[in-house]
Amino acid sequence: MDHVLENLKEVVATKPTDIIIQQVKDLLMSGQLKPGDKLPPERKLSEKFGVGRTHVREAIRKLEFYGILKTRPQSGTYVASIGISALESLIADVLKIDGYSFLSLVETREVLELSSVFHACERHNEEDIRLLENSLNDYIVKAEKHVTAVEEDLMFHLTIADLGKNKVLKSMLLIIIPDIIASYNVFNVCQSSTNKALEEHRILYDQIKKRDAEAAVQTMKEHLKGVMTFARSIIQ
Amino acid sequence: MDHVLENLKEVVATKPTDIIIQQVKDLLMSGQLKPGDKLPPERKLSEKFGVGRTHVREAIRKLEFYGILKTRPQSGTYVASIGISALESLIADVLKIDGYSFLSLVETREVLELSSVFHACERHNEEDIRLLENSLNDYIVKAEKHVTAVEEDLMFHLTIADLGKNKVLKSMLLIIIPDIIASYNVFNVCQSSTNKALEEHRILYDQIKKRDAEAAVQTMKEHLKGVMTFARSIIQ
DNA sequence: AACTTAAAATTGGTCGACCAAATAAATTCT
DNA sequence: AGAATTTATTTGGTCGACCAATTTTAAGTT
Repeated sequence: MDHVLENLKEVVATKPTDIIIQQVKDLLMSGQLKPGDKLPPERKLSEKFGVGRTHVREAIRKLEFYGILKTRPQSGTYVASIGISALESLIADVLKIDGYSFLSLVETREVLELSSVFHACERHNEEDIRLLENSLNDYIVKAEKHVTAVEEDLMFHLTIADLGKNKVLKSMLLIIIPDIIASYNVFNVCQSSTNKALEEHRILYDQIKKRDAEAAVQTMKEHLKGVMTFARSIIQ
Repeated sequence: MDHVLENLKEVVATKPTDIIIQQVKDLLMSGQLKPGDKLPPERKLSEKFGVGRTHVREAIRKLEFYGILKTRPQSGTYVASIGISALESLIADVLKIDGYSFLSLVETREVLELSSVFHACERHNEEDIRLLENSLNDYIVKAEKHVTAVEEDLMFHLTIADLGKNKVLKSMLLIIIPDIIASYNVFNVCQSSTNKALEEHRILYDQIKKRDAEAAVQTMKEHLKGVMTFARSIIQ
């Protein structure tokens, strides 16, 4: 196995919360903790790990978000009933999550947006179209002033996600969009071709309205092409 | 019993953290808070909202996860430099996030897995293939015992995501997989066709090894087809 | 002995107080 | 006066103590 890598990660885990998560993982690996088990009380854990309850609670929250633990008030915290090896791997990955590459972000965004616009074509209603139109107009007004309209751009795309009626897809977009914006600023990915983008938004609106899913997906692909090729060109 | 008390309890019932998030949103809407601004200190917020600092901190953490806020130790918490309207919409969505439908989860999983396996074909190396082979063998051993091998199944898919070298895609899968497993249990989606699934895993392994991306994507689509049609059949 | 009820202990939830780092203000020195 | 240094204050980080719901144990009743 990759013991070397494991030790390396252990050194990296310098934040108290991550240390606790590592310890919980150790409890699982040593067999002291099994899927479905009740976790020791927060007090015991904080005592055993020599740290305040705050950090224990934060670690539990983080693992709860990834579905690894489940807390029942005034009762206890329980390990998910998934296989032990899967659990260990899941926790290992939670610890590694940090510093996404720009390419990873943009690739994921493309996948989510393509699916999003596809479902939008199939599932929107009349009210939705009005919302999308408003969103488009907001963007047009701002863009025609030659002001960078990143937020209106973003809003238009999120509105499309709304039309897709898939909350998970939208949540995922919500999670990565701030990171993408941050990367945009770092790499200075300016809206060089605002006119083109504006036109593409208009086309997207029409195609979604006509429920032409295939065409809309293609337009979206083209719309994101610039950023994609730029992301691929960066050495990371 | 006492109806008045019950009603009072119900009105107050919403989670304190979400109330804080709502209040922060109000601060933005009223213009008291603008993008890039420094948030009032946690103490002031807890005092103003009539609640302990714990809840304020938890709310900030949640908004931080979605990239809406950014905390600098011993300095302050700052609002992201995104457009005000986008920010408001983002927060509104964070509050809405709850109770994903099974269809949404499976749809998203399909999209992520298809992209994942595609990149796996393009980016894997010899070491990766060995890991995938181990993962496949673990699954085969368990599956041939006619035991439900959900965790090994899951691990195989996560290994494919590893080969894809896209941390964001993998993180997204990590986030939704526990929810999917939970839904599997609720709807009793058993591995009825284990033999078929086993064979598909073998085929996937071969196609990834051969770097036949197109075929692998198709196999993965077929592999997830059963769950997809089942998900679509559920009225929610 | 079996069931019901009441008291005690356990446990996650919440809060206010203290800590150390970062910042702002005051002081000192040139 | 201006810059450097020191002091004071602000601020997020951390911790231990208390709260209320839950669970466990004990006591009481039939």
